[in-house]
Amino acid sequence: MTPSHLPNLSPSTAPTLPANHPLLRGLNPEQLAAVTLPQGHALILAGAGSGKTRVLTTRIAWLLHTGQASAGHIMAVTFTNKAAKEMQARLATLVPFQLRGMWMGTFHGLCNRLLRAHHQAAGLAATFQILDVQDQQAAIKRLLKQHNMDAERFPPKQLAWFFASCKEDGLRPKDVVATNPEMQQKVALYQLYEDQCQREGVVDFAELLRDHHALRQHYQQRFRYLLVDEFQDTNRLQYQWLKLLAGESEGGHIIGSTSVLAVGDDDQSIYAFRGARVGNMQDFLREFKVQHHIKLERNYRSHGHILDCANALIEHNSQRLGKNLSTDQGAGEPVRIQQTPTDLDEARWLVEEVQALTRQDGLQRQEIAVLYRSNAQSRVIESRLFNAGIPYRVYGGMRFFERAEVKHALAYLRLLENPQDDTSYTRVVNFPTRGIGTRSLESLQQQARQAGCSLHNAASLVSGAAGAKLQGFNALLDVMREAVAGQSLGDTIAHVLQASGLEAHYQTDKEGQERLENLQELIRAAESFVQQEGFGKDAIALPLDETAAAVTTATAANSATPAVDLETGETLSPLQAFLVHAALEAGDNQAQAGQDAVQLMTVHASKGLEFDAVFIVGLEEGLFPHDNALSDKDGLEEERRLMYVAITRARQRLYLSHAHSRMLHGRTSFNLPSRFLDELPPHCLHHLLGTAGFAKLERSDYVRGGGISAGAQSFAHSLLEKAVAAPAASAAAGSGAALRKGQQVFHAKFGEGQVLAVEGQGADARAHIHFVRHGAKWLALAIAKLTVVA
DNA sequence: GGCTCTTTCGTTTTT
DNA sequence: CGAAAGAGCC
Repeated sequence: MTPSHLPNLSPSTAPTLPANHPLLRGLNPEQLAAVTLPQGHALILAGAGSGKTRVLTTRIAWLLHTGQASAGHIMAVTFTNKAAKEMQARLATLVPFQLRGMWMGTFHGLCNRLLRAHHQAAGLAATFQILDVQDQQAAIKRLLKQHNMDAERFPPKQLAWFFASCKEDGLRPKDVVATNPEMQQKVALYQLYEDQCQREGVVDFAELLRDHHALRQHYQQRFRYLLVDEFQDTNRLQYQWLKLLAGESEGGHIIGSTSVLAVGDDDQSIYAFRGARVGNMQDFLREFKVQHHIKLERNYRSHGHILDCANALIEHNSQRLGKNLSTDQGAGEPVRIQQTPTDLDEARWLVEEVQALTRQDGLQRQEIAVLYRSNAQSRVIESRLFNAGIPYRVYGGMRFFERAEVKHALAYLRLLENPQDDTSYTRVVNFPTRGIGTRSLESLQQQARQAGCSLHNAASLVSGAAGAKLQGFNALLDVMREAVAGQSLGDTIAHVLQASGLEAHYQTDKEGQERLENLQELIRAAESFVQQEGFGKDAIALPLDETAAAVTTATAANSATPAVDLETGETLSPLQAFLVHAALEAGDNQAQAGQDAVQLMTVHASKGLEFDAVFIVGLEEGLFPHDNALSDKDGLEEERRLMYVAITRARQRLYLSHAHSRMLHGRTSFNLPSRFLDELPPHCLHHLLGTAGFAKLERSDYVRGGGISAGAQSFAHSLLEKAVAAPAASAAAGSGAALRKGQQVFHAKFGEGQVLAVEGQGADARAHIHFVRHGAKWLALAIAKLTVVA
């Protein structure tokens, strides 16, 4: 059982630490069990806020502390660079040893490392570059054009998806069985695409993960402990990749000596739409004959009412491994529910509540999050926040390395490394413009296709003025390459920006200022990348273990090039390494935005984060759950998990809101409150406005499946109008009792405000009103002249 | 080659 | 409604 090459560990040495060892202190029994698991495969079902990252990092530290493993035996896989960095940072606080031999990173990052080291075995160019989604799309478009295929009939997006799913199933073009003519054409395109990638020395994301036979033999025994975070988000290919690393599969079972620790939460699986397969968890249990199955259900994040809501909601899902979160923090405040006539009112209310939270409850703005189902919802909220002068930060959108100007710069850099990269070539051959128009490019592509070579090499085949210009561009690249030889990466980029004309182009561009700043930021990013990676000074080659050393000898035989140092990618130049970095790490979408800002993001983007106060807005049928998910049960259950994720982001306060009408796709739509609201336990909830502030639409007012009928629409309109008018009328009659909490009022001196509370009767009646400009004030209703606005 | 008008489309997204 | 991409015009 004990593998022979386990270092210096006799079976009699029980791998333990005293229970009061600092490393283990403060762990609850389940966490402790997970951290100190013996060898063998394990599944940790880790609920939201249950200390998952702590368990993972402590587990690694424990393995090292007890001498069961050295850093080189451990691989830890995450989904995002952010998660990998966080784990690395936390581990560094737990372990005094050098961790350089440990493999910790994203699936793609680790695959990249493997493929760099064994590019020959994998049949890849030595300095292959990675295509991002944009590049891939562009490459496919180019391919279609080159072969006179109709882009209408074969949408590049769909083709990309087709190629990826083939790769996911381990199918090369020759393996795909085409039963109809259309399929035959798609397969032919798949082959052409592969040829094109091969010729250009590029690799797409799916290719990065492909089952490369060469790796199978060499790597399955190197890693003795394999830890996987967010296991519920793995797709088929990633799961296969894990199986490959874990060891031989015999009779459907994994028999290697590697121990796989998978940590995940099926209730937080929200990425089915991009290929994630929760079923991998069940498959893992079966195929790996998992002996250890631990649930972490103690939640250290949220107050009781919030957790009760989360638990009750997710109970409505049928396909679950089963889990119930609990806390000893007490029930806390009720979950507040707000309904408003329109999306605009929702935003207005939200802004006032945010102001109250920061001014009265002393919450920090960055501890307040606004979560929505779709990005389009942020617009209204942003504009209200902006008008109120509240700083906010929107997550999502364009990322740094995706920006056009940055991609242009990178394209030049890639061409310095590899002129055969047609994607990059096409991107910048005429940017900034050099008089190389569509016609010139078409004839270049024609020549390249006939000669079966790259665009770069076909330039000399094009005749006339066009050919001269193309060769001029090639010469420009050559001159740049020569000029930057021996220069630092930062200087290289600076030179390229200047020599390519990019800098001059953006200097004259009217909106070029921001772009110029991004290009400067690119230089800075490159410089700090070089420093962090420690090229030159810190790149000590690591002793590879026997297995890896064997691989090295095998693949690098008869080659003058030394093996790639797996830890630093040593044979890559700083520029090459930076280009890989740019491809694998999209970068933050917003450079250091103000810290003191309300956080706006989609529910998806909020996964893994937590906040003191959370607003989940737009809880309406058709929006959340989204229309497109309503048709099938799986879709609806994923929406529910999404809601579950959203709820469990909140520590102390949770607000749920829905609007009766909302501007969507340029027209007003009327929506029922989300069914998810009905699935929450009433005793945890507090309805802020009740039904008094405005009319409530009944479910019967709506037509199922098709939104709202015309008749019901006008009915809804009249209800809403009445609702807005009614309270104002009663207030005008001078009755203070008509004031209700949550109402919008207007005061001649203080302006707009919202009623926070009403106290007393008759002449003694007072109201606590929060004014937008003057803050909260107590006013005697007999004296103050207030008008109810809504 | 670049600008403007028109059309189309509209969940969620990391690498 | 508003962004983005494509078509068409100068």
